Amino acid sequence: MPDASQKTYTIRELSQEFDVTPRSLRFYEDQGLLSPRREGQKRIYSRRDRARLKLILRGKRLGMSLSEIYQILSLYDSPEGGEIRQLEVYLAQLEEKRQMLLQRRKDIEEALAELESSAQRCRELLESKRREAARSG
Amino acid sequence: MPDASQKTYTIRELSQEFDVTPRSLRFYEDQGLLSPRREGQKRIYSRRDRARLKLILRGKRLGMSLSEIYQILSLYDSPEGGEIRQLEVYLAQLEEKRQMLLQRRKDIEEALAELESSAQRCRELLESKRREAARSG
DNA sequence: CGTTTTGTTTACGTTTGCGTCAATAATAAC
DNA sequence: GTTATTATTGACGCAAACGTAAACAAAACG
Repeated sequence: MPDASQKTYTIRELSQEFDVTPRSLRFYEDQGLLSPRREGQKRIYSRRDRARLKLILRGKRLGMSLSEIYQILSLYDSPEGGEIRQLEVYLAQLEEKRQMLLQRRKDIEEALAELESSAQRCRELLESKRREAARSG
Repeated sequence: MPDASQKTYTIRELSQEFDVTPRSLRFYEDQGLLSPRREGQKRIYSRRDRARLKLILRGKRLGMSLSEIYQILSLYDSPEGGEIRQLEVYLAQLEEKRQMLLQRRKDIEEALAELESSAQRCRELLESKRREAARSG
Protein backbone atom coordinates (compact mmCIF):
# COMPACT_ATOMS: atom_id res chain seq x y z
CA MET A 1 0.00 0.00 0.00
CA PRO A 2 1.77 3.11 -1.25
CA ASP A 3 0.90 5.77 1.32
CA ALA A 4 1.42 9.48 0.94
CA SER A 5 4.84 9.48 2.58
CA GLN A 6 6.08 7.38 -0.35
CA LYS A 7 5.32 10.07 -2.86
CA THR A 8 8.17 10.85 -5.21
CA TYR A 9 9.06 13.62 -7.63
CA THR A 10 10.97 13.95 -10.83
CA ILE A 11 13.57 16.65 -11.13
CA ARG A 12 11.23 18.71 -13.24
CA GLU A 13 8.34 18.48 -10.84
CA LEU A 14 10.44 19.64 -7.95
CA SER A 15 12.15 22.37 -9.89
CA GLN A 16 8.83 23.72 -11.10
CA GLU A 17 7.21 23.58 -7.70
CA PHE A 18 9.98 25.62 -6.12
CA ASP A 19 10.86 27.67 -9.15
CA VAL A 20 14.46 26.62 -9.45
CA THR A 21 16.18 25.07 -12.45
CA PRO A 22 17.03 21.38 -12.71
CA ARG A 23 20.59 22.57 -13.01
CA SER A 24 20.38 23.92 -9.48
CA LEU A 25 19.03 20.68 -8.09
CA ARG A 26 21.89 18.77 -9.70
CA PHE A 27 24.32 21.30 -8.37
CA TYR A 28 22.97 20.95 -4.85
CA GLU A 29 23.40 17.23 -5.21
CA ASP A 30 26.95 17.76 -6.36
CA GLN A 31 27.58 19.72 -3.21
CA GLY A 32 26.14 16.97 -1.07
CA LEU A 33 22.99 18.83 -0.06
CA LEU A 34 20.64 16.41 -1.75
CA SER A 35 20.94 12.75 -2.61
CA PRO A 36 17.89 11.49 -4.45
CA ARG A 37 17.89 7.83 -5.23
CA ARG A 38 18.26 6.68 -8.79
CA GLU A 39 15.99 4.66 -10.96
CA GLY A 40 18.31 3.69 -13.74
CA GLN A 41 19.96 7.00 -14.43
CA LYS A 42 17.06 9.15 -13.39
CA ARG A 43 16.84 11.00 -10.13
CA ILE A 44 13.87 10.22 -7.95
CA TYR A 45 13.23 12.68 -5.17
CA SER A 46 11.46 11.55 -2.00
CA ARG A 47 9.40 13.58 0.47
CA ARG A 48 12.49 13.90 2.55
CA ASP A 49 14.48 15.26 -0.38
CA ARG A 50 11.71 17.74 -0.94
CA ALA A 51 11.83 18.83 2.69
CA ARG A 52 15.57 19.29 2.47
CA LEU A 53 15.15 21.37 -0.65
CA LYS A 54 12.78 23.61 1.24
CA LEU A 55 15.40 24.09 3.91
CA ILE A 56 18.03 24.80 1.29
CA LEU A 57 15.92 27.51 -0.33
CA ARG A 58 15.08 29.06 3.00
CA GLY A 59 18.76 29.15 3.83
CA LYS A 60 19.42 30.87 0.54
CA ARG A 61 16.80 33.50 1.24
CA LEU A 62 18.58 34.15 4.49
CA GLY A 63 21.83 34.68 2.60
CA MET A 64 23.58 31.51 3.67
CA SER A 65 26.16 29.92 1.43
CA LEU A 66 25.59 26.37 0.30
CA SER A 67 28.28 25.15 2.65
CA GLU A 68 26.62 26.86 5.61
CA ILE A 69 23.36 25.28 4.58
CA TYR A 70 25.10 21.95 4.37
CA GLN A 71 26.21 22.34 7.97
CA ILE A 72 22.72 23.20 9.12
CA LEU A 73 21.24 20.26 7.30
CA SER A 74 23.82 18.04 8.94
CA LEU A 75 22.83 19.45 12.31
CA TYR A 76 19.21 18.68 11.64
CA ASP A 77 19.61 15.04 10.77
CA SER A 78 22.24 14.28 13.26
CA PRO A 79 22.69 12.30 16.33
CA GLU A 80 20.50 9.40 17.17
CA GLY A 81 23.20 7.95 19.30
CA GLY A 82 26.78 9.01 19.79
CA GLU A 83 29.21 9.82 22.53
CA ILE A 84 28.44 12.31 25.26
CA ARG A 85 31.32 14.47 24.09
CA GLN A 86 29.91 14.51 20.57
CA LEU A 87 26.50 15.50 21.78
CA GLU A 88 28.05 18.39 23.67
CA VAL A 89 29.92 19.53 20.60
CA TYR A 90 26.74 19.23 18.63
CA LEU A 91 24.79 21.29 21.15
CA ALA A 92 27.45 23.96 21.01
CA GLN A 93 27.15 24.11 17.23
CA LEU A 94 23.41 24.48 17.50
CA GLU A 95 23.89 27.32 19.93
CA GLU A 96 26.29 28.99 17.52
CA LYS A 97 23.77 28.85 14.70
CA ARG A 98 21.10 30.10 17.05
CA GLN A 99 23.16 33.14 17.95
CA MET A 100 23.67 33.91 14.29
CA LEU A 101 19.96 33.69 13.61
CA LEU A 102 19.18 35.91 16.58
CA GLN A 103 21.61 38.50 15.24
CA ARG A 104 20.00 38.37 11.83
CA ARG A 105 16.58 38.76 13.34
CA LYS A 106 17.84 41.83 15.13
CA ASP A 107 19.20 43.14 11.84
CA ILE A 108 15.80 42.64 10.29
CA GLU A 109 13.94 44.34 13.12
CA GLU A 110 16.19 47.34 12.76
CA ALA A 111 15.81 47.47 9.03
CA LEU A 112 12.04 47.20 9.36
CA ALA A 113 11.95 50.01 11.89
CA GLU A 114 13.96 52.29 9.64
CA LEU A 115 11.89 51.40 6.63
CA GLU A 116 8.71 52.15 8.48
CA SER A 117 9.84 55.47 9.82
CA SER A 118 10.94 56.35 6.32
CA ALA A 119 7.52 55.37 5.02
CA GLN A 120 5.83 57.42 7.73
CA ARG A 121 7.74 60.56 6.81
CA CYS A 122 6.91 59.90 3.20
CA ARG A 123 3.20 59.53 3.86
CA GLU A 124 3.14 62.79 5.75
CA LEU A 125 4.95 64.56 2.96
CA LEU A 126 2.55 63.05 0.46
CA GLU A 127 -0.47 64.20 2.47
CA SER A 128 0.75 67.76 2.61
CA LYS A 129 1.48 67.73 -1.11
CA ARG A 130 -1.99 66.48 -1.81
CA ARG A 131 -3.61 69.20 0.29
CA GLU A 132 -1.48 71.72 -1.49
CA ALA A 133 -2.48 70.36 -4.86
CA ALA A 134 -6.14 70.43 -3.83
CA ARG A 135 -5.92 74.10 -2.87
CA SER A 136 -4.21 75.20 -6.06
CA GLY A 137 -5.98 72.72 -8.34
CA MET B 1 34.49 74.42 16.99
CA PRO B 2 34.89 70.90 15.62
CA ASP B 3 32.03 69.00 17.23
CA ALA B 4 31.63 65.24 17.36
CA SER B 5 29.53 65.06 14.22
CA GLN B 6 32.57 66.26 12.26
CA LYS B 7 34.59 63.23 13.20
CA THR B 8 36.29 61.55 10.28
CA TYR B 9 37.95 58.21 9.63
CA THR B 10 40.72 56.90 7.46
CA ILE B 11 40.10 53.87 5.36
CA ARG B 12 42.08 51.75 7.77
CA GLU B 13 40.22 52.93 10.83
CA LEU B 14 36.89 52.10 9.30
CA SER B 15 37.99 48.79 7.90
CA GLN B 16 39.39 47.73 11.26
CA GLU B 17 36.37 48.86 13.20
CA PHE B 18 34.05 46.83 11.02
CA ASP B 19 36.45 44.05 10.16
CA VAL B 20 36.37 44.46 6.42
CA THR B 21 39.33 45.02 4.12
CA PRO B 22 40.18 48.41 2.61
CA ARG B 23 39.69 46.67 -0.70
CA SER B 24 36.04 46.16 0.15
CA LEU B 25 35.54 49.80 1.07
CA ARG B 26 37.05 50.87 -2.23
CA PHE B 27 34.90 48.37 -4.02
CA TYR B 28 31.74 49.66 -2.35
CA GLU B 29 32.77 53.11 -3.48
CA ASP B 30 33.24 51.80 -7.00
CA GLN B 31 29.70 50.50 -6.88
CA GLY B 32 28.36 53.84 -5.71
CA LEU B 33 27.51 52.73 -2.17
CA LEU B 34 30.00 55.07 -0.52
CA SER B 35 31.48 58.36 -1.56
CA PRO B 36 33.99 59.60 0.96
CA ARG B 37 35.47 62.98 0.23
CA ARG B 38 39.10 63.25 -0.76
CA GLU B 39 41.94 65.08 0.86
CA GLY B 40 44.50 65.02 -1.89
CA GLN B 41 44.27 61.42 -2.97
CA LYS B 42 43.25 60.02 0.37
CA ARG B 43 39.76 59.01 1.27
CA ILE B 44 38.23 60.70 4.28
CA TYR B 45 35.12 59.03 5.65
CA SER B 46 32.55 61.08 7.55
CA ARG B 47 30.08 59.99 10.20
CA ARG B 48 27.54 59.66 7.47
CA ASP B 49 29.81 57.41 5.44
CA ARG B 50 30.28 55.31 8.53
CA ALA B 51 26.54 55.05 9.04
CA ARG B 52 26.11 53.97 5.45
CA LEU B 53 28.78 51.36 5.86
CA LYS B 54 26.88 49.97 8.82
CA LEU B 55 23.80 49.68 6.66
CA ILE B 56 25.80 48.02 3.91
CA LEU B 57 27.17 45.40 6.25
CA ARG B 58 23.80 44.76 7.77
CA GLY B 59 22.40 44.25 4.30
CA LYS B 60 25.17 41.79 3.56
CA ARG B 61 24.40 39.82 6.70
CA LEU B 62 20.85 39.60 5.47
CA GLY B 63 22.08 38.20 2.18
CA MET B 64 21.37 41.20 0.01
CA SER B 65 23.44 41.87 -3.06
CA LEU B 66 25.29 45.15 -3.30
CA SER B 67 22.83 46.40 -5.86
CA GLU B 68 19.90 45.61 -3.58
CA ILE B 69 21.71 47.43 -0.81
CA TYR B 70 22.27 50.33 -3.14
CA GLN B 71 18.53 50.54 -3.72
CA ILE B 72 17.79 50.50 -0.03
CA LEU B 73 20.34 53.19 0.66
CA SER B 74 18.75 55.26 -2.08
CA LEU B 75 15.37 54.76 -0.46
CA TYR B 76 16.70 55.94 2.85
CA ASP B 77 18.15 59.22 1.68
CA SER B 78 15.46 60.00 -0.75
CA PRO B 79 12.79 62.41 -1.26
CA GLU B 80 12.83 65.80 0.38
CA GLY B 81 10.61 67.13 -2.32
CA GLY B 82 9.45 65.57 -5.54
CA GLU B 83 6.28 64.97 -7.44
CA ILE B 84 3.28 63.28 -5.90
CA ARG B 85 3.57 60.49 -8.42
CA GLN B 86 7.19 59.93 -7.45
CA LEU B 87 6.35 59.81 -3.77
CA GLU B 88 3.76 57.17 -4.50
CA VAL B 89 6.24 55.11 -6.45
CA TYR B 90 8.68 55.53 -3.63
CA LEU B 91 6.14 54.39 -1.05
CA ALA B 92 5.38 51.33 -3.13
CA GLN B 93 9.07 50.46 -3.26
CA LEU B 94 9.30 50.78 0.49
CA GLU B 95 6.36 48.45 0.86
CA GLU B 96 8.02 45.94 -1.42
CA LYS B 97 11.16 45.92 0.67
CA ARG B 98 9.06 45.62 3.78
CA GLN B 99 7.32 42.53 2.47
CA MET B 100 10.65 40.96 1.71
CA LEU B 101 11.93 41.66 5.19
CA LEU B 102 8.76 40.24 6.72
CA GLN B 103 9.25 37.06 4.72
CA ARG B 104 12.82 36.76 5.87
CA ARG B 105 11.81 37.28 9.45
CA LYS B 106 9.35 34.47 9.07
CA ASP B 107 12.11 32.30 7.62
CA ILE B 108 14.23 33.09 10.63
CA GLU B 109 11.48 32.33 13.11
CA GLU B 110 10.97 28.95 11.50
CA ALA B 111 14.65 28.17 11.46
CA LEU B 112 14.94 29.17 15.11
CA ALA B 113 12.02 26.98 16.07
CA GLU B 114 13.53 23.97 14.34
CA LEU B 115 16.93 24.62 15.80
CA GLU B 116 15.49 24.85 19.27
CA SER B 117 13.46 21.71 19.02
CA SER B 118 16.55 19.96 17.72
CA ALA B 119 18.49 21.29 20.70
CA GLN B 120 15.78 20.17 23.08
CA ARG B 121 15.87 16.61 21.79
CA CYS B 122 19.61 16.68 22.03
CA ARG B 123 19.57 17.86 25.65
CA GLU B 124 17.20 15.11 26.60
CA LEU B 125 19.35 12.52 24.91
CA LEU B 126 22.39 13.95 26.63
CA GLU B 127 20.71 13.81 30.03
CA SER B 128 19.78 10.17 29.62
CA LYS B 129 23.29 9.32 28.48
CA ARG B 130 24.70 11.04 31.53
CA ARG B 131 22.43 9.18 33.90
CA GLU B 132 23.40 5.99 32.18
CA ALA B 133 27.07 6.84 32.48
CA ALA B 134 26.58 7.67 36.17
CA ARG B 135 24.97 4.29 36.84
CA SER B 136 27.63 2.29 35.08
CA GLY B 137 30.53 4.61 35.99
C1' DC C 1 67.48 60.69 6.53
C1' DG C 2 66.22 56.15 5.58
C1' DT C 3 62.48 52.91 6.36
C1' DT C 4 58.18 51.24 7.80
C1' DT C 5 53.29 52.30 7.45
C1' DT C 6 49.41 53.78 5.05
C1' DG C 7 47.64 55.11 1.11
C1' DT C 8 46.67 55.21 -4.10
C1' DT C 9 45.43 53.07 -8.99
C1' DT C 10 45.47 49.34 -12.26
C1' DA C 11 44.85 44.86 -13.32
C1' DC C 12 44.54 40.15 -13.16
C1' DG C 13 43.10 35.96 -10.17
C1' DT C 14 39.64 33.32 -7.41
C1' DT C 15 35.42 31.33 -5.44
C1' DT C 16 30.51 30.68 -5.48
C1' DG C 17 26.46 29.44 -7.81
C1' DC C 18 24.73 28.53 -11.14
C1' DG C 19 23.59 29.31 -16.95
C1' DT C 20 24.24 27.34 -21.16
C1' DC C 21 25.51 24.45 -24.66
C1' DA C 22 26.65 19.63 -26.55
C1' DA C 23 26.14 14.96 -27.12
C1' DT C 24 23.43 11.18 -25.85
C1' DA C 25 19.72 8.03 -23.86
C1' DA C 26 15.27 6.83 -22.78
C1' DT C 27 10.36 7.80 -22.73
C1' DA C 28 5.98 9.63 -24.35
C1' DA C 29 2.96 11.47 -27.74
C1' DC C 30 0.92 11.48 -32.08
C1' DG D 1 7.77 4.89 -36.14
C1' DT D 2 9.40 9.12 -35.84
C1' DT D 3 9.06 13.31 -33.54
C1' DA D 4 8.98 15.71 -28.94
C1' DT D 5 9.83 15.72 -24.31
C1' DT D 6 12.54 14.79 -20.39
C1' DA D 7 16.44 13.01 -18.70
C1' DT D 8 21.60 12.32 -18.19
C1' DT D 9 26.81 13.74 -17.86
C1' DG D 10 30.47 16.67 -19.08
C1' DA D 11 32.41 21.03 -20.10
C1' DC D 12 32.83 25.78 -20.70
C1' DG D 13 31.01 30.49 -19.49
C1' DC D 14 29.89 34.18 -16.43
C1' DA D 15 28.68 37.77 -12.90
C1' DA D 16 29.40 39.13 -8.12
C1' DA D 17 32.44 40.32 -4.62
C1' DC D 18 36.16 40.65 -3.50
C1' DG D 19 41.77 38.85 -2.95
C1' DT D 20 46.19 39.75 -4.33
C1' DA D 21 50.14 41.65 -6.42
C1' DA D 22 52.58 45.51 -8.77
C1' DA D 23 54.19 50.00 -8.89
C1' DC D 24 54.12 54.14 -6.85
C1' DA D 25 53.22 58.56 -3.47
C1' DA D 26 53.24 60.50 0.89
C1' DA D 27 53.66 60.62 5.68
C1' DA D 28 55.10 59.10 10.21
C1' DC D 29 58.74 56.91 13.16
C1' DG D 30 63.07 56.37 15.20
